[in-house]
Amino acid sequence: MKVLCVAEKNKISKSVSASLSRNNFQSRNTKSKYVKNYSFRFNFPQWGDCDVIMTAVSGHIMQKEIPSDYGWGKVPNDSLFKCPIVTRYGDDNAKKIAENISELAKSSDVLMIWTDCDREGEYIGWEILKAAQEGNSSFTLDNVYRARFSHLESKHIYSAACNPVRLDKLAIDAVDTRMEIDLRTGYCFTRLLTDSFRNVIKSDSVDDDNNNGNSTKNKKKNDKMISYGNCQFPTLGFVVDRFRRIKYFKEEEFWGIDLNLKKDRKKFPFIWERNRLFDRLQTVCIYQNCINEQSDNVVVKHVSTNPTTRYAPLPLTTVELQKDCSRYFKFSAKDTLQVAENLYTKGLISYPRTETDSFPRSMDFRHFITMQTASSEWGEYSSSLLNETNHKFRVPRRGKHDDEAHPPIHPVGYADNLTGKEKTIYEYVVRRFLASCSLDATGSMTSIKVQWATETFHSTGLVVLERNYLDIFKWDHWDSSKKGLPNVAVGEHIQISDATISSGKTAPPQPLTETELISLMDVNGIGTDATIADHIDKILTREYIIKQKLGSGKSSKEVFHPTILGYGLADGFGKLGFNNISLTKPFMRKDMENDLADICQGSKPKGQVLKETLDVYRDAYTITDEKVSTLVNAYKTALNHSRS
DNA sequence: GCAAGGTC
Repeated sequence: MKVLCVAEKNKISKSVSASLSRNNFQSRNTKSKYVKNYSFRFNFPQWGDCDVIMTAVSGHIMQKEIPSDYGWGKVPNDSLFKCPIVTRYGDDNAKKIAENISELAKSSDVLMIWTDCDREGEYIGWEILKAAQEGNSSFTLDNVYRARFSHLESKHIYSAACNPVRLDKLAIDAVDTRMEIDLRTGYCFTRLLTDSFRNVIKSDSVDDDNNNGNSTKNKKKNDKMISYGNCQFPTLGFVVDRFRRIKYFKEEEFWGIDLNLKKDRKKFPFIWERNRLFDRLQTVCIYQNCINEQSDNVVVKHVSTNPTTRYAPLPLTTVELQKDCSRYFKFSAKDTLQVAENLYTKGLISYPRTETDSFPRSMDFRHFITMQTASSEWGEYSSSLLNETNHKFRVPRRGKHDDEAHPPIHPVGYADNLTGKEKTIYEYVVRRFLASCSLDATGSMTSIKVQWATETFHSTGLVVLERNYLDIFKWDHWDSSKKGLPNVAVGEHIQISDATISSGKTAPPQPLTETELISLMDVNGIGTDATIADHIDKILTREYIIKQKLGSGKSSKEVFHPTILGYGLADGFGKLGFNNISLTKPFMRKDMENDLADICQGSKPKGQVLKETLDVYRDAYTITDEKVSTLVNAYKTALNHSRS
């Protein structure tokens, strides 16, 4: 029997080949530079000793497209809601990969799909089946095998090979639905917006004066692209929302009581339990009452000291990596992913696109920690984790997310010759990994409550007892309180040093940081770990948002503001009066995700979801088209406001 | 010229 195995990427096909063949496999180049064919023998329980060829694709092979008959300007925009959709090869390389599969399929008796165990992986499996059918029409959904695996440990891979299932047609339907909705709505709204803003906004990069816009060719070239995407717009919405909260923020004055106590010739500040009141008179009355009743001392009501813990970090996911690299190093999410990919291809870290925050049970932590003992910076710490007598090592905590395809990001090789961003991110991944293998930090928290007439005040103080992971994860700060607490007992009277009424004003929120934006997208299901950075980058290049440095020195950070165009678009879409929907909020995407889950469950057919969803977008399109002047005017208003 | 999702 001849068995053809196909993985989602070469890396996996090589690793699976090595596991199944016990490192006894031959490798051949293909026409695609990303893919190799590996051959070996394997004894499958259902077919006996087989000749196996294992190859891979490189992500999706095919791409959905609007047919050229429905090109820009050739048809009414809304015909894109019902026009046929064609699929073609993503690029030349994808075609070579598909041909490699068709060719191999000709002489194969069995086809086994080894794509990632997620929705997209199921769909890529379907694309692989289609390519195989070109060469061997006997392969169908009913006889193709699908290996289910969630990591690359040999035993697990062996078991996956021996217990294959079928491709999940429902998951394939779900992905197909998402693709169709994104394509139709994206193209349709993009054409409308770009055409509507044609004479209102000019691209910066062209010489407008020399071009009167008569030539279609020049028109295209000079147009500013105003793209719409089901992820782009909610992303823009997050930035605009924060901007609005700042813009319309009304500051309020508040009052409080500052109390300083005196003991052993030292002063200790205490915090009012009511924190602050927005009523000056009430604050003054309370203050006067305290002074009158008990003018020079307070009574200690409560003293407690409790152990407290600061948890070592969870195993690292893509989104966490991007958030921390933005926060600590000011790297954009896109740069971070790019650099992490370089480190991955150099064999230094594991696959950098993962949602999983718990390591496989069989993970050999010692192996990966041992590698790091060579470092002059963290080698000593790594050795101390390995030292059995001091019990510094612990199996990392387990998070609740599992993409069932990749383990958390961790170092898999050692290097000390890296420079620039690669050095920084590698060090981060290593320290984070070592930290997750370290004990939690411990401390003791003392809390004192005192009573001054009717009012209660408190103060807390932290003493860090064991730093543990903090020693290696240097970006996390948890320090003993500098001020300390007075040494007091319950019932004791303490002298008041001074008590004053303070006042302040509420402050507006800060503009959105990239860390916050990534979090918002992540929790709202806008994009995936692999695409969140792309969506942010896209609306930056479309000039819907800009990045700005806020503050100076060590505390400076980079934040996002909407541009006039971005604000105008979000504001304009808000004024169109859709029926209970918003294109700049994440809810439509969430609804669609729920529908896709229903398709996977079999509780809603693909056709129904497509129709219902596209109907909603089509209504929105019709309204946008009718009131497009409202949209343009919102932009003009924003422009005028910015000039005045 | 236009989306989002894979991967290099």
